[in-house]
Amino acid sequence: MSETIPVSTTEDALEPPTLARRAFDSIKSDIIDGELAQGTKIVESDLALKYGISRGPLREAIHRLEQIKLIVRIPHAGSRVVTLDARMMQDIYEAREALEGMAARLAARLMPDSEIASLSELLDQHEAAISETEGKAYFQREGDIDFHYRIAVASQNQWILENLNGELYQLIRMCRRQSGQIPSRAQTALSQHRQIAAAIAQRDEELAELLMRRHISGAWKIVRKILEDQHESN
Amino acid sequence: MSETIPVSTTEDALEPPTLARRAFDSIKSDIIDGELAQGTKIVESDLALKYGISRGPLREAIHRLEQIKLIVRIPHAGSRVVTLDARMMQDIYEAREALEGMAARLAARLMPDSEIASLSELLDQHEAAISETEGKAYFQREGDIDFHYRIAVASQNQWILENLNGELYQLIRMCRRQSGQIPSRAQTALSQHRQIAAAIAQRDEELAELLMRRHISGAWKIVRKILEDQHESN
DNA sequence: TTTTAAATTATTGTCAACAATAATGCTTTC
DNA sequence: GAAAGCATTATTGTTGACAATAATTTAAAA
Repeated sequence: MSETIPVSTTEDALEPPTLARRAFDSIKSDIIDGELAQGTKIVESDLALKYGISRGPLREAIHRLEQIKLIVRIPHAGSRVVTLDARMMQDIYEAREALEGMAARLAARLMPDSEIASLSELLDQHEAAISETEGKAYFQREGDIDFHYRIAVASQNQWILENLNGELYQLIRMCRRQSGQIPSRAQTALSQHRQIAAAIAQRDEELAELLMRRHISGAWKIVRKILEDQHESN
Repeated sequence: MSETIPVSTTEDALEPPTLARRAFDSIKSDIIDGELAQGTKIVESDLALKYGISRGPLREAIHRLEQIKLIVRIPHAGSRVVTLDARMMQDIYEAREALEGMAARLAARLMPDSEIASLSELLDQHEAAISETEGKAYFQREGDIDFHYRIAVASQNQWILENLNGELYQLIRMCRRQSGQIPSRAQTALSQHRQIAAAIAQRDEELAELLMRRHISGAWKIVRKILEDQHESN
């Protein structure tokens, strides 16, 4: 069976649904899904019209998108949808390696036993999902983020959690979607996740951090290869 | 002599001096210096009046301050100047340890020889400044940030640089100013800086990261003690 | 032709008024 | 005297118009 896996992990859905907030969410999805293509010029009045609101709240939405780096403002040349190049993705994976490594260390120190058990169950679900052949690629990918999200929460470090969840994961999601990556690594990733969970269960901070960092730098090597291949074919 | 040390490191001063930008800078200083006390309620119309601008640009400034965590927005209760508690500072130092550790590693890999030489000169200046007795406490502290800033730049990682410089350092500055910390550690810090610079010069990534992490977690232990003592005396 | 300058247009920055909403204090009822 | 509901007030959210500025086009001169 496996029904549906408790996928994704949308952040603060509790905020009041102000116009600015809704515009922010909509535009964010549009960018991540590629409906607003990379490098597209952003014109406030056009977008305001498109979303049926005035420029005030739309402006606020744009500024927030700029903060999470989905939109880039070039001082005297207006703003554009971000263009994900290899350089930027490398920066992101390096930052992620540092922060998630630390998160894994803290999780090994602080995660309650009950949560560790629950984490293990999550991995069982992922295993079940993987054996149910392909087509589920999407869910497997989101499942991956679920795992990492739990570690970030367990770190009990608000700053790390917010930055991973609010910014880095978004950009990684966007990169995955738009480069149509096939999760051939699902099996490998799962077993690495298991190792990490085991290190946390043993309260081995050092090992948990080490394994997480390897896991992420390994992922970056794959992503880099895909990006390079794409670039050559142009 | 030592004249004045090339202190601080203000970021993107190149942005056009729009009203929102100026308000952002002013309020930021006011918060960091404590002129706007921690926990102060922020009322848009009041502040707009105070700075002689309308609510539009002021709103933008507030949102940006919220992003760098100098202002906290409690959904249905208005926004307030952040209150630095031990929990938050711990989060910041943990994140900083992870990111600056990574930055030191990357710097050891990527920093040009000429920059390494220049870094060494900077430390000479700091040494000279330290021997010129007290009163210079302020400059010594800012000098500390200069060193860390250079490492962040040398990492060639934009994300890490922006987050350290734009957010984490600001909060640390604020914490220092307002808790009136005495830089008794100047000598210790300097020699740790020297060790780190040496590791970078030898291109020893592993050691550079390790030393940087120790340096920062050591700093946190001191700061934590100060914060705890202050809390007890209330 | 190429370059420069002027004028036009497109776009962002700013404002003041209005609307909606949440917090506060008051009255009324039990 | 306490609690609940209502009205008032304070504050934020939203809007459309206006101002300032940067990009673009057009025309003139070399």
